[in-house]
Amino acid sequence: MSDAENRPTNFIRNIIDADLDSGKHTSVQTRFPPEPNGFLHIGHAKSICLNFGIAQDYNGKCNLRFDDTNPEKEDIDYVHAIQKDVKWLGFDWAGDIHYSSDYFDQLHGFAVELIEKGLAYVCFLNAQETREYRGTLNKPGKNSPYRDTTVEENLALFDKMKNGEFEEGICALRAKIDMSSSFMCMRDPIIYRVRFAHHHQTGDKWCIYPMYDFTHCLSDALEGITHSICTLEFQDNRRLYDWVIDNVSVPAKPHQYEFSRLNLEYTLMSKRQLNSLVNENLVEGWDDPRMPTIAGFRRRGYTPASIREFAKRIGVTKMDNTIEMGVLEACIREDLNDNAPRAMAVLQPIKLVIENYPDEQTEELIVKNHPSDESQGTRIVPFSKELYIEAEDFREEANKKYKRLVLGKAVRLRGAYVITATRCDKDDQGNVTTVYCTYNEDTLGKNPTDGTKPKGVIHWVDANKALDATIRLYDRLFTVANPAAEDDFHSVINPESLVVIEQAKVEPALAQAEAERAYQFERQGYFCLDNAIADSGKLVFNRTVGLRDTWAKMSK
RNA sequence: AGGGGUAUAGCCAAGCGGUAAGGCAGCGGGUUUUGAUCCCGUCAUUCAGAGGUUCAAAUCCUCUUACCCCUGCCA
Repeated sequence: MSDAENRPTNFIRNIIDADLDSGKHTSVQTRFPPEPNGFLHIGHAKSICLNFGIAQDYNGKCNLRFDDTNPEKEDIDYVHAIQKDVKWLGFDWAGDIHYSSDYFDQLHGFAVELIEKGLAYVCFLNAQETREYRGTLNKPGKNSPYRDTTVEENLALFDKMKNGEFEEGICALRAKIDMSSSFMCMRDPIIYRVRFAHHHQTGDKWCIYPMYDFTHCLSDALEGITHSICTLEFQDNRRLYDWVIDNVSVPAKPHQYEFSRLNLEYTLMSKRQLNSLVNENLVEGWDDPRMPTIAGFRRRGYTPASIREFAKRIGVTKMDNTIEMGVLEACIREDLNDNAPRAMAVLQPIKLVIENYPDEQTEELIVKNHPSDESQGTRIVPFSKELYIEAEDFREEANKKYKRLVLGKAVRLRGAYVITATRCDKDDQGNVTTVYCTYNEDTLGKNPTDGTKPKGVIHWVDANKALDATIRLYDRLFTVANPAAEDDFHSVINPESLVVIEQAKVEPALAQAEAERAYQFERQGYFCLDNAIADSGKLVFNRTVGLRDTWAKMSK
């Protein structure tokens, strides 16, 4: 399949195609404009893939621009984290990083231009009064008493604002548009406010900061953005976006297009709520593997390719949507099934003793790292008389549907011999502690010569050579599909979103595991070494996602 | 005195007047030294509803309904 056939198609790309065909544009320039006030989440990944993906496919450019007009909420740490996440996802921005604050001087000039045209004024209504004057959805607003101040006076007043002669909240610069507009954002929106705050880029140079609606459109114009793509809640704002562009002397006229934001089942996507999960220590941080942040998915073991594929599969439309977790899981399973080397790990070990295996004998079995991809090679797995197997892989008796080890029945040890269980030991509670079996020496790499073939295959590790490991089993953070709809999401947090298994046994080859590198623990799922403690030398594996499990489904 | 948007299967989503793509999920079967993978089959007489135009309508027109967004000196 050619690249062109492989491209996604959506309404925004249709618009771009038409713009290119009509000659409205000869090249495409997009931008990804996060505010540095938190970590990027999977919803941002959708936007990143859209904006950077368009630039790639149309031979255009995509800028990374920090929308940093509100210094009180922003932090330089987020600026760094966001860059890291964008790069990790596999994208690179055109040229230098941009900041809205790069344009503060020009923006100030545009504000002065509006004042000179009689299209902006300094208003001394306080926040409460401003709200009252604005009217409601069903009632027009009324004009501010400061609306007809002369141009000269406004120029002087705005200069005083800029020079720090007014305290915060005393006054603001407003665009003079229409207090009876059906678009609330057109009822003389505030475009500059006073904030005596230190800015992570501009320091203490400014005490007035431009508002989003004034800044974003002009930043787009200044950067030559052709298609300014944002989410649906900005649809009304587009009228103000166009008004500003039309009333100020900028050379370009960018257009805004809106698509629906991503909602994912069983998780939250609003920065405010993610922030409280972090601040209330309900998770271990922004990169907790249960978080829907890009950093969280990375630590969980998701690959950049899987997230890009996810973005492609969910599409881009204007429809409100809630994507099932299964879509994301299918993407990571597809990637990891092809690319993750196999290994064996026993999460709930019970001992298996092979009674007819020589006491001191050990073998180094050669096992394939991938069942069908020869290029992934082989590894050595030690084998001896005493092994560990999974507690749930043994039953004293079972019906025919159970395809694992049962007393008197045979089963294949993955990559090794066929064994038959003979007896078992139990502790005081009746839990099986040791299973005894015999092995068929002539079954390594082949079926028994008597024509029988064991129904099941179970995984195992050598009891003496196995490594101790901690395994963290992650599950959905919430018990309901739409936690955002709850009055209080705290009441629906999944108490079993993290289950830590301290006494797992893993095969020795896993000593070489690297952080974020995925393994398939056979018959269980995909795991990766935790990136936060990888350097400690401790083996802590995070479960990225389980294998599809039709057995669990049918045995329910 | 309200305005802006959106309705195609369980969840996404193509479609743009010529007779409903695809993915995920599901269901049935086959292969398999992972109950995985892989393979095969199946899954909308109908597009929110009702009218209308047309030889022909998910696509055009009218009305109705449902849901989302907008009254921060946040973005």
